[in-house]
Amino acid sequence: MPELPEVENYRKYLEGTSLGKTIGELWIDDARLTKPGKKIFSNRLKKNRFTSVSRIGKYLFVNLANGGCMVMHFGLTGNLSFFNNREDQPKYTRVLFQFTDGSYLAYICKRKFGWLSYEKNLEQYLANSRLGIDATQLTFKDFFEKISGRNAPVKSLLLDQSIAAGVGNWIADEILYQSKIHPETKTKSLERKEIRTLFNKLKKIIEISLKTEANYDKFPKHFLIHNREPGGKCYYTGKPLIRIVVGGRGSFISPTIQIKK
DNA sequence: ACAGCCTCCTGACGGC
DNA sequence: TGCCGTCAGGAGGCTG
Repeated sequence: MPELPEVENYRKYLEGTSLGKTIGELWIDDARLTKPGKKIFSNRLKKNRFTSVSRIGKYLFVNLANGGCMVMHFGLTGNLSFFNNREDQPKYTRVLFQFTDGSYLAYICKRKFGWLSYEKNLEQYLANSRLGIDATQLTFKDFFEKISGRNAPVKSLLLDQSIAAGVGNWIADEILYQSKIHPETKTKSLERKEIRTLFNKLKKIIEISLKTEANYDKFPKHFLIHNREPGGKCYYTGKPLIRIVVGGRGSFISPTIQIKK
């Protein structure tokens, strides 16, 4: 699923393919995926141009020539595809932009958990949203202040986009595995040293993910992601990983290394 | 403010 | 083979 490094790939992809082109026409498959509504979204985007694209966490912000902004979120199954022939349109295309030079950009989303929104004022949008600091910009001080003393399971806070924007389910599992901390640990029971470890692992994992452009095969061998599936075994112990549910999220752990306090 | 639960959606998968 | 029930999961909204 698209988390910070995957969404960064989409950012570069959109930047490399679609900037500067004028949108001639667009098709919206399901009105619920566009905010504030199909009609307004469509009217604001038509004849407009993408001028630049930035990212915070799992959100893309596509700046438009009229001063507005298109916010993109990819949910669980979102993706982008740029092509020149209509017959190359991928399955599950939910929004299709046709540029005046005849090329296309498709927003694909099989399970419709993603969405696109038109915002007149990005600053105002961000001020009203719960979106926090991108995980790459997060400092230990911010992280420590936001999580220390909290009663929630540590995994739930790692997934909280107002704390470290961009961390999703696989990255959270990876951080906890490499930190040797059980996802259900009450955050307030963690020592400062453990919070430091979580922070360092978070930074390192994101750094490697960005450097390899989320190509998991290039991740170091000890990473959980290589074995993060039913029947997978722990790189360190050779014993089976187990799947538990924490805060409603499927979580893979190595039970002899990640022990609940 | 915080924690926890529910909802949205649909392909994949297992059981019969 | 085919039908049906169950599951996954990010984020936003609601509740206590």
